[in-house]
Formats: sequence, C-alpha cells, structure tokens
Amino acid sequence: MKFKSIKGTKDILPDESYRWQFVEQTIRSVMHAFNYREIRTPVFEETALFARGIGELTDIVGKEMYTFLDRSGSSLTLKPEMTAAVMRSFIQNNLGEQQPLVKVYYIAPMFRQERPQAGRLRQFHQFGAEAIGASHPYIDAEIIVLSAEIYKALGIKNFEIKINSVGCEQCRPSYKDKLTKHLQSVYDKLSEESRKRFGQNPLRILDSKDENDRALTNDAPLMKDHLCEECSSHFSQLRSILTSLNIEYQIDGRIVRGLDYYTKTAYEIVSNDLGSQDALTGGGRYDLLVKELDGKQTPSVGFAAGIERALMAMEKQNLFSGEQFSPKIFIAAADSAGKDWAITQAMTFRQSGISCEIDFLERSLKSQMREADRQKAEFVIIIGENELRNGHVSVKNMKTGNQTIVMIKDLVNHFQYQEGKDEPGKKD
RNA sequence: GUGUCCAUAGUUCAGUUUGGUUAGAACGCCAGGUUGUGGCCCUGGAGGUCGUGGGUUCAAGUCCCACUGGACACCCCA
Repeated sequence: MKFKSIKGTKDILPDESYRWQFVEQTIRSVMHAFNYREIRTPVFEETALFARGIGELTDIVGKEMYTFLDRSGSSLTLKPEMTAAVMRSFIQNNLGEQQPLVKVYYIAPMFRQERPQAGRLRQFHQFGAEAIGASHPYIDAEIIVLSAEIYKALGIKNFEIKINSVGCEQCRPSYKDKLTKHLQSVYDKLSEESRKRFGQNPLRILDSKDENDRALTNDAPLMKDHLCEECSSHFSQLRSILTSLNIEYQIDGRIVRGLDYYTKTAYEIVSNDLGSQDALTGGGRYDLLVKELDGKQTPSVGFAAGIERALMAMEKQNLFSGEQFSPKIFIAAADSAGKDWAITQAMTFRQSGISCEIDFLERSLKSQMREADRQKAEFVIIIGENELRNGHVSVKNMKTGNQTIVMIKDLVNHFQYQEGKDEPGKKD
C-alpha cells in the first residue's frame, strides 16, 4: 500500500456517509428554526488572524496549528477553529452595518496537529453558531439552548450542560491575584503540569484532572464568586432565563475555556459516552474579540461542537441501525436484447426521478438477482427477448417475493404510482 | 511533545509463549447447485511481499533493534 491518509485524518466511506448527512441535515434544520444563516469561509487564513484572535499563549496557537508558507512567502494556517475566521469575515464584509444583530452558523472541517486519540483527530469537523451584536443574556441563553436542541434532535440522551462566568477585563485581574496568592500556598504540592501552568495561566490549574490538584484547590477562590457587578448580574440573569426555559444545567466554577477571547459566559456540554475527550460542545461570550481584530467593539456569543464526537455519542447510544441508500429498481437482463433495453429504460427511470441500477459486469441472471438483493433494491425488473416480444416485463417485489406483469409502456407510471402508494403522506 | 499497548487475507482474528514441512478460520467476494429469478443451505474458487528496513540463526510470522502507522491515556480541547 503506497499512499495512506495523513496521520489523524479519516475517510468517510460510503457505508457511513449517510450518518454524516443525517447529522448535517438535523443541524441545519435546528439552526434554521432558530433563524441562523450559514456562513462559509476559506479553509485557510493569514496566520496572524489566529495568533491575534485566539491568543499567542494558547496551546492551539503555540503548538497545534498547521502553518505553512505559500509560494509568495505569506504565512498561512489551516483554520484550527472557526470563530476568528467568522469575525474576520464579519469585519471585512461590514456585516454589522447591514443589521445590528448577525446570527450565523457553520459546518466545516478544522485542523489541529495534536496526537490523535479517541474523539480527537487532526482534521475534524465542527458545527457552531455565532450571534454577533447583542450583549443581553437572552442571547447567551439562546446559544446554549440552540446547541442543546441540536443534541436532542439527534436523539442524544445523556449530556450535561455546565455553565460558568469567566468575568471581564474589570474583574478578572483582581481575581487572578487572589487565585495566585492562594495557589502559592500549595505550589510545592501541585503536580508538575500544574506548576508549569502557574506561570502561564493559573486559571487552568482549576481545570486539572489530577486528583491531588483538585483536592489542593478545593477551597480555592472561584471567578464566579468574584465577579464585578455587571458580570454578576449578567450571570444571574442568564441562570434565571435558562431556568424559565426549563433547561437543566449545572454551575461549574472550574470551567475555564482554553481560548483567550472569552468573557462572562463560558459553558460546556459534556457526555460520559465519549471517553477521555468528553466535551461535545464548548462556547461562551467574547465581547472583546471583534475589537481585538481591529473591528468596532461588538458583543458576541457562540459555540463550537464536534461532529465526530456527536457521532460517537450516537453510536454509543445505538441511534443507528443498518440504514443505507438503496435503489428503487434493479433491472436484471436475461440476454443481450434485454441488456440493450435495460440501459435505455434505466435512463428513462432516472430522468423521472426513480432510482434505478443495471448490471454492468455481464453477469448471469442469478448473479444479477444476488446483486439486486445485496443492494436492497425494492423491485427487480426481469427482461429478456420474450418480454420484449410481448411488450411487458416481470416486476418482482424483493421484500415479498411477489412477481407481477407490467406493460412496458406503463412502467414509469407504475412506479411513480407505487411511490405515492407505498409511502402515503411522506414527502421530502 | 510524553507514556502504555498493538501491527498476519477485503474485514474480524487464530498461529508468536517452547524459532523448523505447502500460514489457517469465520464473515465478505467470485462461480456453480441442469432449462431465464435474490435471501437460507450445499460445493468449488480467488485472495496474504505475515507494516517497512536491518540484525541473530543452518532456519524467523515467531527472537532483537530501528522506523512507520494505529489504539488508548497524559497534555489540550470539539
């Protein structure tokens, strides 16, 4: 085997693509119900966009980006996340000047050069939404509910919504001091990893999975208890809106989003069906990002969710059975006269919107029947010289095994009628 | 970037511990089972440089080393 897909990338093969189609269709329909419109941006951007937007010190920018120089020497990067790209587009195209609140969604591939593991790939796919232009917690709530509704629509059961507030430029610095002081007292006992974080981003120590670290930080001060008045009121309003919407959530003061741009609301949706990478969704508010990217300060909220992780949860919960695409009709030809007829008739069916397959491998009638069965064709038309002479064909219903005679000239009508008769009320 | 485990037909795996005749199974695939008909069943068939490259040995799928790839965990996150 000479060529292989790149480490951490995967093919989506014909046997599984219907699952992706189902997930994507469901996402679109819920997004549309909430009146979000799709935005598509290029797969790559100027490297500096991500460096500035996501934060120079984040892991994503520091060590995970697929960055390369193009032939003119420009540094480009395959997008590791979507928010910075959406904001760039928002600013570049003056979307905020056309309407005060812009609500967009996306479904797109992302790229991060990390070590692959369960639920983590180098090319992965996210869906997400951004609501740009509103600061009221109503819109934070809408974003949270929107993401949760998508999981419900997909049939995913066991997920939890965890919310927190990470404060703002006003309250975060003084909280950080308090936290740092507290952590200094236990610094010697912290894990090596956490000690490394102490210098860079002490907030993340709260997020540590190390049991000892968690115990040591049990009584550490949490951001949510040290919010300024504005942030505190925003957070409590959000909670009561969610409650009034009957959304179950937990407050988790240890949620710290890894990207620099978050302010106020931060939330995660997690599932215990995923293994170690248990986050289905991460999101929150980022009121400073547009300005950071040289736009006019614009409050924004959004979320990003992993499609592969949603699929994992669905598989774990057995939400898929053997669905596959199958043709309505397979034409099995007994002889060469039949084959000549088959290719013409197949085109007629197809042009009438009836899916149809024929044999291309010069196989025996028996083999053609086996093929029709394997493909789960609903009906098989059997055709040969006899039928051509008499102007009718045998039509076999592969589910019941019943076989009937249909005049050749009536065939298209016959199956169009079948379509309506078999699936009353069903349309699409 | 670190760690643990793994790598044999299209797929899932035996065989590796105690190196030794033509490397097996199941499923899948192909063809047949009398005259033009699927699924079940029966018969036959095709298909493997045993991840790659070195080494030890009279002899390596089996032992040793390196590399590549995979799985999972750390880290981080979707």
